[in-house]
Amino acid sequence: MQQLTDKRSRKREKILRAAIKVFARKGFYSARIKEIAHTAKVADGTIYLYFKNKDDILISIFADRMDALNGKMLEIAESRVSSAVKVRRIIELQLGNLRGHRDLAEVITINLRQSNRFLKQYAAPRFNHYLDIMARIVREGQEQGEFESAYPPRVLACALFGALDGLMLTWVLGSREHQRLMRAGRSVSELMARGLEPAGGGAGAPRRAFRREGSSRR
Amino acid sequence: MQQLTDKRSRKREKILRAAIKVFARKGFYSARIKEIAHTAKVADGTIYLYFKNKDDILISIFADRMDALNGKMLEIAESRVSSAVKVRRIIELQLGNLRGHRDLAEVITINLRQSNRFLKQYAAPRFNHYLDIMARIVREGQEQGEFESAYPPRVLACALFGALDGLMLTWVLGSREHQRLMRAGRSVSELMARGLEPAGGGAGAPRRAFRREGSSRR
Amino acid sequence: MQQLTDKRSRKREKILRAAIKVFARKGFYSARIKEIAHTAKVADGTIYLYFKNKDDILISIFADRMDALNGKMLEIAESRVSSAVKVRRIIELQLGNLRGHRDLAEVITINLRQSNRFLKQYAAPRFNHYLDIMARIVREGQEQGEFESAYPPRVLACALFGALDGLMLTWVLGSREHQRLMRAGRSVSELMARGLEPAGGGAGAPRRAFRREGSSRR
Amino acid sequence: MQQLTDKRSRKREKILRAAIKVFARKGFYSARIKEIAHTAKVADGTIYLYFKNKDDILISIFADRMDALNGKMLEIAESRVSSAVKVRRIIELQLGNLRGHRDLAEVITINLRQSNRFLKQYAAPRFNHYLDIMARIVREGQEQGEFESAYPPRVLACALFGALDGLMLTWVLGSREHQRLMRAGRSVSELMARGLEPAGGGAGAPRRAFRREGSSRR
DNA sequence: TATGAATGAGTATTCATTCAT
DNA sequence: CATGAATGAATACTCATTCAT
Repeated sequence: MQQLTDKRSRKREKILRAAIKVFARKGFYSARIKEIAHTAKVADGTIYLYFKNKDDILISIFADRMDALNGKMLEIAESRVSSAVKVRRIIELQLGNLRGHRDLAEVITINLRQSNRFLKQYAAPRFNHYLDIMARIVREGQEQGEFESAYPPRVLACALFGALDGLMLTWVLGSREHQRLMRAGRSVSELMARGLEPAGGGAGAPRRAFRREGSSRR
Repeated sequence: MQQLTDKRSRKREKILRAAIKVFARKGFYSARIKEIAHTAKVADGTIYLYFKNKDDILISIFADRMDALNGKMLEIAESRVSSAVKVRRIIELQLGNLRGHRDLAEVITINLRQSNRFLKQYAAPRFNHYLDIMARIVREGQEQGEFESAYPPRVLACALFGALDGLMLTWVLGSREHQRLMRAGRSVSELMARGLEPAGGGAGAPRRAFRREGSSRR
Repeated sequence: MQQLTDKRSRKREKILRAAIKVFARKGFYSARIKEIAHTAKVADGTIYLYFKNKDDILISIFADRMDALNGKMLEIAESRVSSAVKVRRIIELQLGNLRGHRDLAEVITINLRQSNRFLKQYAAPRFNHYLDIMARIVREGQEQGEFESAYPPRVLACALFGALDGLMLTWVLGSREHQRLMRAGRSVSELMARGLEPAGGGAGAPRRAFRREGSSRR
Repeated sequence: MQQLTDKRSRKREKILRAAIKVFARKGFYSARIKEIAHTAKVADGTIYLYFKNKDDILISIFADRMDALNGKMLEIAESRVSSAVKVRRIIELQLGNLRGHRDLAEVITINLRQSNRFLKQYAAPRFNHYLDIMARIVREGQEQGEFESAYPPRVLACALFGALDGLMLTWVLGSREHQRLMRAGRSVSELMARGLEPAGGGAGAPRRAFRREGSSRR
């Protein structure tokens, strides 16, 4: 029984991987079930034993990835490090996840927006959850005096999400190596860290733009 | 003759406006030419007197808007104000442009990514031009010692583009008033301004997060 | 008034000539009114001042030509020469008419069959008239003992029409000079003349395959 | 596997037969895929599992028939009978083939010429093959002294093709029984036989217009 | 479960024709 | 008479989905 489930699960994965590949190459609407099936080495009809319909495939890709991402983000949010480090780790998490997965990055940054209905109906809730976690980190940083409190946490969450998305988009459109993406992420980390520092804070406060990981602010 | 051109031009605009409305409501692929024509109060066939095909409509929306945006950005880039002010003005420009144009915002943030082919073939060049202008502003700020020079200009350009795009996206997905978007923009302006300040700057340097417009840094 | 009519008539001709050219190049169904109008150097709408619709243009080409042909055939039929000569002249008439008019030949042999409805409704009557004249010549030849009377005249008419059409078709499909078509016509004339000779006729009857023009058989 | 192929083949035939019926009734351009599908009792889309497009259906009808016809003509050409008998048999073959197939005759004589592109691109080669076989029979007849050698073989081939086509066309346009077509064919056979006899041949040569089948000329 | 042949709903686009100028 | 912009009906073809095997 468990074995059967494993088998199912493995075939499901195979189809999802094929779909990511085809979606990345063709876009959601131009992708053909036939091609996904062929890429996954299954028959057309088999796909419908694992997914309700074509939309469901895209939704599943998004949901699977987003759940995993949100789970890891939650771990970071609840870890015992400074808020600045949390922000930095989140950036590293998101960009690092894409190492060797340009196809996935393309699906995430481009294809996910291909169906308005899909975006509003399925993606919005998980996207909100994502923003919530990010905003919570910011808010906690502010409450602990680590971040300037003048910024609305949710606005920063949106902006940070967007900044990372922008980095990913240009990475996908160009053909650069993944390392550059990570370096870009570090620049953004630093920019955020500095920008978030409390204004007019204690004159003596250290102003290193980039604190060493683990050095909690207090 | 000029009158004829005006007439053509006005009808073209009418169709574009209708298309923006329908694209925003349905998404590019689910939008029907029939509905665009109906919304524009012209016959289906008339659309093809003004546009090569459905793709061409989306391309035209993007091109028209992007050319206008890049034009204004260039003006800002070449104006005689501090780089920080330039950044702030650009943010205001982009978000301000959308007042009363939520449909357009939706098309820009969502629909524009609906055709991979379209994105890579038509959008990429103009998008690059946009990034070039932005990166140039950053670079000049760095050269004049106004901005921390450790950041790669183009990375910042991508991140800023993305941050604004993220703000627009959440504004579009929610249904908030335009004013909130502008306020969010000001937060991002401030964050950028602070984040961009030269690190380890003179201890006595004023640290107002947001300098008054026109006050050149030196 | 007459002048006006002449002007009309001339423009009508111009359109017809343009249509023949375009039909020959594209075929009836693939020919575009726009292209005919452009070729004739008139506006699209103008065509509809001279012809009821696209079908009417093809019909007019056929009718004009067929009426002229039938008129000349009638002249030949009623001329005072031997029936064999009449047959020969008719062959020369039909093939000779095409000198410098390959486009017309193409329209006649190919395009005329492009609309079943057209063929049955409009062409059939005139085609029958054509066959009538031809059959009449054969019948008269038989009554005067010049032709073998065992052949049904109408069958011969159909066959002769077809034979000439076959010659025209291959001439059109290939790209040979018009002279070859005329020579081919002479071969067919001779074949017909011989084939039509009365069987077992008077032993002393001259058996020249090709009698000199004007030499009436009796 | 063989069974699958048979099934495919049978369905293909069903569609072709339906197409012949519909083409004959409406003409190629006015025929609707929907009607062909309905007549063949399959779904619209099914047609595209067997044929590339609408053109391909017409091409297949022509190719199938023409290949069969050319095959049988080759048999006749290589059979050991007199050339005159070969000619007669070919005439009988072509007209006899149409017994019970008026629709096919209509498609062959009329619809086949409906697409210039089709005619020149696909039909011309097979048509030439047809003419080659016919011309070869004539030439061999001439070389054996059975036929008058003054006629260019290919011209006769074209003319004979045309004559038969003319017979078929009038048969299709009228609504006569097939027997009349066969009788007409015999008249043409006889005409050809006589017309082809060597001119001024040996005085004593028998001049029966129509030799009994099998009686080789020498 | 898996298959892949069959289905048929759905749509961008064309183009003959009209008619306001 | 002439124009050519506007019309909108009409259709081949695609492809997600189903279902008999």
